[in-house]
Amino acid sequence: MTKKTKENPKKQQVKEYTFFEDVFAVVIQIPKGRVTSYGAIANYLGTKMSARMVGWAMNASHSSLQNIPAQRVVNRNGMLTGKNHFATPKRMEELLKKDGVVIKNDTVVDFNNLFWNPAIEIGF
DNA sequence: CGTGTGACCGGCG
DNA sequence: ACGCCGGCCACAC
Repeated sequence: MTKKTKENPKKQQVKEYTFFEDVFAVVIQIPKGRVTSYGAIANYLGTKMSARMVGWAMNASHSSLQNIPAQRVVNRNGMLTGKNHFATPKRMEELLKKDGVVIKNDTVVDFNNLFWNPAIEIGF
């Protein structure tokens, strides 16, 4: 991944915003059966306050040529808030179940234990 | 070019 | 415990 996102004080002509690629790169690396949160990714990218941008980036994930496991990204409560943005609302839950993640009432069971922190796992 | 909005988060009453 | 509000950044209108 590119790691060039944190320094951008004056929105220079850095148009090739690597934000998407960075987010995608992180999401892709989420191990099967694990989940993470928007905030964690944002934090890893250095913009922890801008967790919204991560969500926005995910919204564009369908445009990516790669297969982005967006289902493994949930909010801080472990709730599948973005399910409505999938092909069908059930798709996200289904994919997660296929990963071995148990979903109950649109929320990841044992989310705390399945949580995958990129800042730690990748940064190691 | 101003305003509104979002798959969020943290703080405060 | 619950709900509201501000902040953040990029994009659509």
